[in-house]
Amino acid sequence: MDTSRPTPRDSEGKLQHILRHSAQIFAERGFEGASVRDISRATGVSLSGLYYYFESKQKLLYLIQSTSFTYILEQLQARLRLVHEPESRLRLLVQNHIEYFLSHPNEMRVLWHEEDALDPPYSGQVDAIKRRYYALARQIFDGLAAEGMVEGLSPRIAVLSLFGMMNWVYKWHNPKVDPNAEELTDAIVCIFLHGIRKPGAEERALSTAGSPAINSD
Amino acid sequence: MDTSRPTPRDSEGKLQHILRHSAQIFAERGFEGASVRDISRATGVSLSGLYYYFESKQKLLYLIQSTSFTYILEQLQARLRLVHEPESRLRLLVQNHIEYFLSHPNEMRVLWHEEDALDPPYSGQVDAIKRRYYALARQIFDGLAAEGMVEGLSPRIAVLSLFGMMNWVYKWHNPKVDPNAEELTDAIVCIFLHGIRKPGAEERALSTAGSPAINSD
DNA sequence: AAAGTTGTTGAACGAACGTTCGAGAACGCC
DNA sequence: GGCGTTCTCGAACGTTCGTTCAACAACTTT
Repeated sequence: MDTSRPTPRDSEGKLQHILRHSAQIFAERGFEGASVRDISRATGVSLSGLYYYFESKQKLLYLIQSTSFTYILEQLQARLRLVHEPESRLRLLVQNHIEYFLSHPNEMRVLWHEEDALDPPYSGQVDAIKRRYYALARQIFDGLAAEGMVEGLSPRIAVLSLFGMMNWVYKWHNPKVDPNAEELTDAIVCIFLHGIRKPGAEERALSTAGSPAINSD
Repeated sequence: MDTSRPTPRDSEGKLQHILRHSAQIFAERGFEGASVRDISRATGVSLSGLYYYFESKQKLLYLIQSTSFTYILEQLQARLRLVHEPESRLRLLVQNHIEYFLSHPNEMRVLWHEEDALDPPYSGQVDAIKRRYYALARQIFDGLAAEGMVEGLSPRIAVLSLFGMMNWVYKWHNPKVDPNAEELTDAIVCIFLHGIRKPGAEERALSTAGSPAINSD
């Protein structure tokens, strides 16, 4: 991880360098509050030199959001291919989300805090990824709900509340005092799973799961 | 000289008018993205005329955040004086929060989305209210946890997850399709209460070990 | 009617904004 | 060495920003 100096004649690497530092600036001052001159200062690239790598400030924000979100979604899809048990799939969703959150706090903050800062046509592209991600989460939830759920609880509200717990993390998480990704994942999964389950459905879900592996003390 | 002077024309009412419309503009375009000229247009007050009511754009944001937050906190404290049962107190916290959320969506969005946009000394003043509010929520939670709670769940994480569910609402709530305050309160309280409570004796069903990729055979 | 206070305004200030452009440096290839 | 391509930059463009200020209208008090 060479955050200090990009190797010369490495345009792609320098773009990543710019994207990383831009994410930090946007995370600190907000998209509108940060100027391209701030980014020039943070990256060491001259003001006009930056425009060789992105054609506008909007495009720069789009590049950060798009690459981050695409990575999260594709990584989750890859991991889900190996797991079919509903409860484990939900845990994977939360784990994948939180892990990226804690390893890329700047990008994650830009992704969720500046989600209205993009104008068309960029906004539509990011919204499309967002919808695919939400649909996947909803699908995971439906698989879980089939095992028995608290009655009268809207699936939409439940899933959005889960996103609320996960995405709010960027507002308060302090790596010096707060738990790591695994513990945080455990806590959120714990609250959500017990929260949505029909009381008494817990043991039934375990006994019908076929494999009592996770029940062994 | 204080009481002898009669009430001025309607300066106070006009300030409220400005605060309301400013909150809408800030909610739509963000604090940095909105200009004082936008607010002039929205309120019908001339650009320079606005500065009779607030001495800077920062102060304007402070007035919006401070009055909103103070109202929420004081209203909650008043309501809590009548209720002592832990579960009802938690419900009151959520209900009070969500009710203000849905009746003042613009102010609530400015309150949570622009919480880092204030510079000292204003930021410190709002942070102080925020800490009092969080401490009150924590106190309510502790009263609840005394009745039995899932083991190994950090109170801090639990309370912040509750705030996550509540505060994320401004990102997705659409009054045309989404439930009203009461239903929304029910859903969040339901998830959170079941989520943190010690269910029966089988709370260890949720494995605290990682690597969920291998337990689905 | 004069004086004082309260509210409102258009015009302008310097600073900062996103973006552009032409010149030129650094390189791979002949 | 020449030559096109890739990359970099200082200087400047026009626009918008937050804020100020002197002047003035509206209303209250003397």
